[in-house]
Amino acid sequence: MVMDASVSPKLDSKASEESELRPSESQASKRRKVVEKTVVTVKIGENSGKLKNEGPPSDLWSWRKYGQKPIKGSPYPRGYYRCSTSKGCSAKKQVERCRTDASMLIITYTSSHNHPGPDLHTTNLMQSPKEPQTDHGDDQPPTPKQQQLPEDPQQEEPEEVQNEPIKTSSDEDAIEEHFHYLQSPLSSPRNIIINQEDLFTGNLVKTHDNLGFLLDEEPLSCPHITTSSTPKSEENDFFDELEELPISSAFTSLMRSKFSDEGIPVVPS
DNA sequence: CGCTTTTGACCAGCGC
DNA sequence: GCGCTGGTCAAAAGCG
Repeated sequence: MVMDASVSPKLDSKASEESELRPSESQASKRRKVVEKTVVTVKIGENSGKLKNEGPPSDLWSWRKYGQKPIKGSPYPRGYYRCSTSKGCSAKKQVERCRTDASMLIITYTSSHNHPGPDLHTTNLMQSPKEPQTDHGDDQPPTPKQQQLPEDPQQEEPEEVQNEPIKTSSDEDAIEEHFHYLQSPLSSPRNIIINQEDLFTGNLVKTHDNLGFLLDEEPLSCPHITTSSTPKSEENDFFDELEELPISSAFTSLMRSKFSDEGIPVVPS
């Protein structure tokens, strides 16, 4: 009895939503994995673990869990979160625990927020002219910042191939763990590892002063996790889109410094 | 009372 | 063509 009823509306709803959400690429119906994805690896400590399963401070926004599924090849399930700060916000987040290091959280951000941070000042929230206009479920252009993806026809293809290794259940644990990216450039209780090499290439310009500390733009998924030992060449020479790079110059400086110093993972197999 | 979290089912894409 | 995996939604339960 509920079958038909629930199925009908669901399909409709979902179909329309997807189509409208990203008419630019979603309807491509070829592969929705090419959508902008920000992969952030967070090293959680004991204190962090007890506090929360994940690190909300990573994003000042509120996230609502809308699903959880066990990932094949990973002993830990993956949680799917959605931005609850704004109903029209299509920002999503996937939290997954590293298969090799349970203390490592792999947070994958999808889409971007189209509303100011909730903690801006708690004074002028509705003041923003672009806050309430939240689309009615049509396009995502509410974001003034152009996130138009030029033509990146060669960057994601080769990557996603290796993204999912063919060895589904053969050597999941066989992979080496070369995750020593950084320790703690800051005095943060937890270590946030950002998988990006071009971060400091030339985009440390504070174009916006929004919120979003450790936001990192990665063209593709996280090859480091599956193929950590891979020398991962500079496959990300393009910036699919700048989300919010509010990071102060200091922070960026620090980051680049860290990278420069630590030299990123880059395991010269 | 409202919101968040939890679990199950369904669908879409991809591989074989 | 079938099977598998990943992703999302929906309904119910729990908590503040």
